[in-house]
Formats: sequence, C-alpha cells, structure tokens
Amino acid sequence: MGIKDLLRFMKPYILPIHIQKYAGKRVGIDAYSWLHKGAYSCSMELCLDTDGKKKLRYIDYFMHRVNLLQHYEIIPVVVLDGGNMPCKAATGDERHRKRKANFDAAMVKLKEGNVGAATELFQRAVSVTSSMAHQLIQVLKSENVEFIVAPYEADAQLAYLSSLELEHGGIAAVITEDSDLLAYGCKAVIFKMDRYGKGEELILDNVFQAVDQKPSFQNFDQELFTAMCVLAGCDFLPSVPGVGISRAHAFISKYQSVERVLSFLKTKKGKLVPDDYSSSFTEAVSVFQHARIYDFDAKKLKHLKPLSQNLLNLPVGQLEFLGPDLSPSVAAAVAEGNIDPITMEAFNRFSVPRRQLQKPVRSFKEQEKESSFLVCSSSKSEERIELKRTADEATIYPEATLKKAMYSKQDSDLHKLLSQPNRDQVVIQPSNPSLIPDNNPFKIRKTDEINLEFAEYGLQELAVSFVTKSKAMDVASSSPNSHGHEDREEGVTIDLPKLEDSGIKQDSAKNTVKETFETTEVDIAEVQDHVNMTTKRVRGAKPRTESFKVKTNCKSAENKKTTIKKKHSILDFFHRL
DNA sequence: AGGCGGTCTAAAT
DNA sequence: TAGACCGCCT
Repeated sequence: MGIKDLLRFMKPYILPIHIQKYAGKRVGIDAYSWLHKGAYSCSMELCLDTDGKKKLRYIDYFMHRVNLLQHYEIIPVVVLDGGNMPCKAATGDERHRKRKANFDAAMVKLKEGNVGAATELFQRAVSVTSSMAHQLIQVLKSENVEFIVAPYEADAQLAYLSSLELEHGGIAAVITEDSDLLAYGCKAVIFKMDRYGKGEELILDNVFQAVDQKPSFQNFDQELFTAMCVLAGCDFLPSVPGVGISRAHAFISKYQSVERVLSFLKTKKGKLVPDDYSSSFTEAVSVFQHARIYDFDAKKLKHLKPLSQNLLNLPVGQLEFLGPDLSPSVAAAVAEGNIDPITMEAFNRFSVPRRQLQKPVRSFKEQEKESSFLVCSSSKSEERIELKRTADEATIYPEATLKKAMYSKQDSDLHKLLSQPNRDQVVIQPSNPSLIPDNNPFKIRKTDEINLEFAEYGLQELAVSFVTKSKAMDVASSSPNSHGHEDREEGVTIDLPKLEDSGIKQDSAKNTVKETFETTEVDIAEVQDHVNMTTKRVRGAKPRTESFKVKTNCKSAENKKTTIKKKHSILDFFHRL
C-alpha cells in the first residue's frame, strides 16, 4: 500500500505534532483509514450484519475523531474514495478466499461458543463496504460535516484540495495513513493520528527546501519526487527488482530526469525491466500528477494538475487511465454522495417521511446552492425503472462524439433517475462501457498484479459492464462465493446467478430476483440517536431531529458486472483487507 | 548499503 | 491485514 518504504525513508522530515496546530483551519480526512480502524470495534456485528446499534460503532469511532477535530476548532473535510482507478483493479480472488475463510472459521468458533476466537477471526474478515460509507455519509450530512466523495481516489482529491487556497475550499493538511498523498504532492500530511490528536506530520515544502537534511531533495521538484515514488514501487506499478526507495532516490538525484533514469535502468538491468515499463511508468507518474478529481467550484471533473501538452495531444480515449470522465451532473451527484460511485445507482434510502431532507453542508462556496439531487419526493410507487444499454451503445464512438454522447446519455439517465418517484433501483448506465471502470467507494489498497492490470485494461475497454438493479451497498452479497453470509444474516435467500453468464441481459424482469427480500427500513434516527448519545455536541454542528429513512437492508437483487476478465468483477472491489 | 523475504504485532473496546 | 522490524544476501 502506498509507496514502498517511503515513510521510513522520509523519517527525518516527519515530525510529531498535535492537530491543535490546525485550529481554525480546514483539514482533509482520508475517510478510509478511520472507517477501517473503526470497523475493528464491531467486526463481528458487521460480518454478521447484526441488527442493533453495536454494528454502528465504527460510526462512533469516526465521529469521535471528527468531534476531536472540531473540539480543536478544526473544520474537518471528509473525503471518501469513489471509483477505482482502472489500473488498480487487481487481486480480488485471493482476498475473497481469505476473508471468506476467516469468516467461516469465525462461524465455527462462534458455534463452539468461543466468542473470543471468533471475534479475532471476524476482525480478519471485515472489510469496509460501501454500505458503511453510505451510512457514514448520512451521519455526516445530518451532523453538518463537510464531505466529498472523490470521483476516484480520495488521495487525489485530497491533494487537489491541498493545492487550493483556503478561500476556495482548500485544506491546510490531510490526515491519512497513506504515503501516496506525498506522491500526489499534498502539501502537508499528518500520519498516524491517535485518538488524542497527536500525529506525525510531513510538510512537503520543507523537504524541498531543506539544506542539510539527510536524504537531500535539493534538486527535486514535485515531478521528480513523484517519479522517485513510482520508481520505488507504488500501487499502480511495482518497482524493478532491486530498486527500492533508496536507489530510486539515488537515481533521480543523479540523473535529474525521468527519461535518463529510465534509459539507465534499461541498460543496467536489461531483462529485469519489463518491456512496457517506460510507458507504464509514465502513466503512473501522470496519474499522480493529473488524476481526475472533482472541482467544487466548476462542479465538474477536472485534473489534479492541468494536462501537459503531451497528454493533451493524446486522443480522448487514451486518457482513461487518469480516471474516466463523468458528466458534470453525474460527477456532482457522486461527489455529494447521492449516487453510488461504483454502480451509479441512486443512493436513495430516503423514503423521506414527513420532512424535507436537510441539505448537507457543502463547502461554504456551495452553501447557497441547492443540492438538486436531494430534492426527491416520497412516493409509494413501487415502479422501478431500469436504464438499459443496448448493444450498439457498447461500440466505441468516434472521439468527437464520444464525450458528448456519454454526457448526454449520463445526463438523461441521471435525469430519469432523479425524476423517478422511487429512485431506489435506478441505475445510470454509461453510454460507453469503458468509461465506467470497476468501482468501489473504497479503493483496494494493495495490488499484486499490476502488470497484468495494465495489460488488461486495454481489453477492458471493450468490456461490457452493466449493472442491473441492485443496491450498491450490498453488491458484495450478490457474489455466490463471497459474503453469502450477508444474505443469510438478513434472512434473504437469493438464488444468485453466476456472474460468468455475461451477455447483455437487459431483461430486468427475468434477471432480477424480485424483491422477496425484506426491505428493512432502519430509521436513520436510530443512527442519529446513537451518534448523539455517544458523541459530544460540538459547535455549529446541530443535531438533526428529523428522521429520514435509511434503507439498509434492501437486498441485492442481482448485480452483474460483465467484463472480459472476470477478475474485474465488481465483486473484487469489496475485498481490501 | 540496500533490497527483500520472513516474522511479529497492533488495530478497537 | 499491513506496517514495523530483523537478518541474510547481493
């Protein structure tokens, strides 16, 4: 995960601090790490999908830390992961198996009455799910905590916010565990923040400016630093054997240029360097520089750093590795947590009882603007629409029309979706399948088959991916082989179709298991009460007494993600431990 | 010296 | 599960 050995290497520049330092400032939070840690406090409940409050302890954990920041007058800006980067989608099965194995072992222990051993195993079986993310979003909304769902990597979004002036919604620092933030060029990063607010901080400018510090970065700029990170091995690209962070640093110091380092590598360790290393390397560096992020001012996707001329010269389709483009409306809906970034399904758990939903507090820039997507009416209608994609839509459009076609399709889908009385099951389909990668609200943190990944991505362009109506949050449970327990625990028996029967089946009536599952509606108020009880009320964050419904257990009818490579199944993305 | 593989252990309450 | 740590090997 992250850049191999980077933090150790940068140790001299990492200093202990207390977040108090950022009083009065906005600070970004990489939500994944707190969700993940929080999940340990209730791993069994999460695995068993127990009813009741204990399952929500990860929310407590999270909100406790949010409150801690607020206590120190810090404005937390929570950033959640959106879709997965195309090149990062690896290593599903192994994790599947391990997690399942742990789960099964835990169940055995549990039946034996050995709760201790069971919990230990459950802890190895938990993963952060989009359900958890969504639950968190509900609470953040109700607590008026600013948040944003990144279109892709939260890291990139955080780095972008870090680059903005504070007046434009920028943040002064980022709290995370992930060294990738440095590769993305994040100005100030706080690692290992504990429950009291103590952490370890690295300020990137100090690194470049330091004169007599041990690893010297005197002649480095951000690009060279990023290149060093990629050389050392990152999630997008493993390092050349024999090259670690120290040599990466040495090479960059010596040659002062990516090109020279690459050609040196090739001559020096010829056969150890994959043929496509140079191109993969360049792409990986580009991702760290130009990843697609959401611009809250423009309300659309843009690049972390403006594209260089080289990249601008590339055909549109060639930029997919930076994260496929999304129409502004879709991007906004994702960012505001109204649709699932993976499946593009509406996050409609709001049955909206009596009251109008509260708007989430956006960045102050956005406060006066309405979140149009939240304006949904309650309706008893059981009608569901499913947006379909016909085979011809899977063809690749000429570049000129591609974007437009995609946008208009996305937008009209979104419109339908949002105008439907009951948006519960609506799915936005990409007009071009390749434009919607396998997604997960949380990225896979470790990638073992990246080389393959790059190769396969090309194939994936042709892949057909579609999703039938299903709850995004429960997508994982549509796997016959994994997370079956989730279904079981909810008393839902779904005869899950095999995933490999790809083919474009759009017959929803046929392919969709009817809603025989229980649609347990959990009043968000329950969550709320819980949170209110366990967290301290903090300045400005007024608790909502409104109770809107959160449908947590609407079972997945079926989720299909048909790609050329089955390992790209969406299911893979729920296995990050 | 540095890469790399193996082992230990904390994570949350 | 992943980061930290250790010791061997290049």
